[in-house]
Amino acid sequence: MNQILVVDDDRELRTTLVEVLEQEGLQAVMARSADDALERLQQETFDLILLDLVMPGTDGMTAIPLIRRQAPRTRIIVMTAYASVQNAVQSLQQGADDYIVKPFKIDGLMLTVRLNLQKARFCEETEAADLDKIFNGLANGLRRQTLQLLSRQGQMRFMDLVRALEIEDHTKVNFHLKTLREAGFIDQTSDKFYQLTTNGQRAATCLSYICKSLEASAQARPPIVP
Amino acid sequence: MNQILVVDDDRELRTTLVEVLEQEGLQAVMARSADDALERLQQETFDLILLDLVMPGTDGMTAIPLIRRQAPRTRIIVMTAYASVQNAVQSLQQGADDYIVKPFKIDGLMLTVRLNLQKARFCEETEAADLDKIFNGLANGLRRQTLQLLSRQGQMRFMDLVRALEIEDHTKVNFHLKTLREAGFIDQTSDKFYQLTTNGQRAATCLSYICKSLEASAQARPPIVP
DNA sequence: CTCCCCTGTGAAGTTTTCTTCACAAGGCCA
DNA sequence: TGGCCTTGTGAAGAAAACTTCACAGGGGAG
Repeated sequence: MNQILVVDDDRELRTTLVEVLEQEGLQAVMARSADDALERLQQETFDLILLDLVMPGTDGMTAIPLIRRQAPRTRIIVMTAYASVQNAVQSLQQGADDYIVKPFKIDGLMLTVRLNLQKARFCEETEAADLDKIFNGLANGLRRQTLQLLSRQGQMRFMDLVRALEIEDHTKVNFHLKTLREAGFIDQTSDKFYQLTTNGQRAATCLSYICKSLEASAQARPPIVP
Repeated sequence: MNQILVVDDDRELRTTLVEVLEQEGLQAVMARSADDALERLQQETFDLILLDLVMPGTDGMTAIPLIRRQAPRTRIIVMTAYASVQNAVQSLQQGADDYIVKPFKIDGLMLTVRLNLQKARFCEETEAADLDKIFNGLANGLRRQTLQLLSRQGQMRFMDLVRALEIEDHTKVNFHLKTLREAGFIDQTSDKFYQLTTNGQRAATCLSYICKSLEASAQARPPIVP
C-alpha cells in the first residue's frame, strides 16, 4: 500500500485531494503546513508527497531540501498556482521530482502520481539487490576510470584501455575487467571489444550523479574570477 | 580556461553568444546542430554547453541524454524561445542542469553561465580526492544503513543504532562507526550522540541520488495496478 | 554496594580484494 | 621461421576489510 502525504494550507483542496486519492485505492493523509509535514516525517515514511509551494510558515521551496534530507527516497511532487519556468526549475534543482500546475485535472494529477509511484517502486526493488554490486563495482578507482572511459568511448580494445589508464601491468587491468564482467557491467563483442552493458551504463550514470550530489555544497563558495 | 560549446541553429545568435562569452574571458566554440555537437564531443570535452531546444535534425530535448552519456560532467544549460513549465521540467528530468528563456539579457546569461561553471569546477576539485573516501564509506551495507538512519533521525545513541540495525554484536557496529568516523562522515556530540558531519550528509545524499539514477530504467515498465 | 546496561578498545583470526608473476595461445610482419 | 604484440589464465602472496572475542570503565537502579 502506498502512503501519500498531501501538504496544502487550503483545507478544502487537501481534503478533496485525499478523497480522490483514496477513491483510487491509495492511502493518503494530510498536513496543513510544511512544518506539520516535517514533523510527520519524523514518525513515519511516505512514498510520495504532494507539496504546495505557497504556504504560511515555512514555504514549500524551502521545505524541499529539508524533506529530501529527512526522506531521501520519497517522491516530491510540487503543486503551485503561481507557476513559472524559473519556479519550476528551482524546485527541481532543490530536489523535487515533479511539478504540476494548479488548477489541475484529476486525471492529470493521477497520471503524475502513478508515474512517480512507479518510479519509487522500481527504485526500492532494485536498490537492495543491485546496490551492493554497484558499490563494489565503483569501489575501486581503476574500475571507475574504466567505466567512465567505456561510457565515453563506447567500446575499446584491451590494450587501448590499458594505455589509456596508464597502467604498466596489463594483467592488473585484466583482473579488474574480469571483476567488472562478473558484476555484469561490461561484456565483449565478438571481436574482443569491451563495452558497457545496460547495468554498466547504469553504474556509470551513478558516478555522474554522485558528482552532482556533491555540487550542492558549491553554492556557498565565492564566485570564480576568470 | 573554461571551454564552452554553443549549440544553436541560428547563426547570428550563436555567433553573438560566442563573442559575448569571449569578451568575458571565456573560451567558446559553436555547433550548428545537436548532431554536430555530439560529434564534437567525441573529440574534445567541454565544461559547459549552451543548448537550443528547437533545432532541425535531432532536437535539443532528445540530445540531452545523449550528451549526458558522452560527457557526464559537462553542465548543460538549455535555452529556448518556446518556454513552458512542462518543457523546463522535462529538460531537467532528462538531465539538463539549468534552463533559460530566450530572449535573455546578457547579464542574466552570464550569471547563469558563471554559476554553472562554478559548480562544475567545484565538482571537479572534490571528485578525485573525495570519491575514494565516499565509495569506501558506501561500499558496505551496514555503513549505508547507518548513514541513512542518521540522515533520517538526525542523531542517535549507540545502542539505539545497534538495535535499529538489528545486529547482535555491538562491537561490529562499533567497528563500522569507527570507519565512518575516520572517513569524516560522522562525529559525536559531547553527550555521545552520533550524527552526520557535512561530508556525511553529502555521502548520504549520494545514496539517494544513486537511487535516482536507477529510476531512468523504470520508464519502460508496465504501470502499477493498485 | 552490586548488578547490569551502555559504550568502548585492542588483538587475533578470517575473509575478501588486490597485486604480482610465470606462462601461453594466436595473429601479424619481416 | 622467429620475434613481437595482443589478449588472456591461474596461482601465490600481500594488503585491506571485516568479524569475533576478551575485557573494562562509568553510570544508574535497586
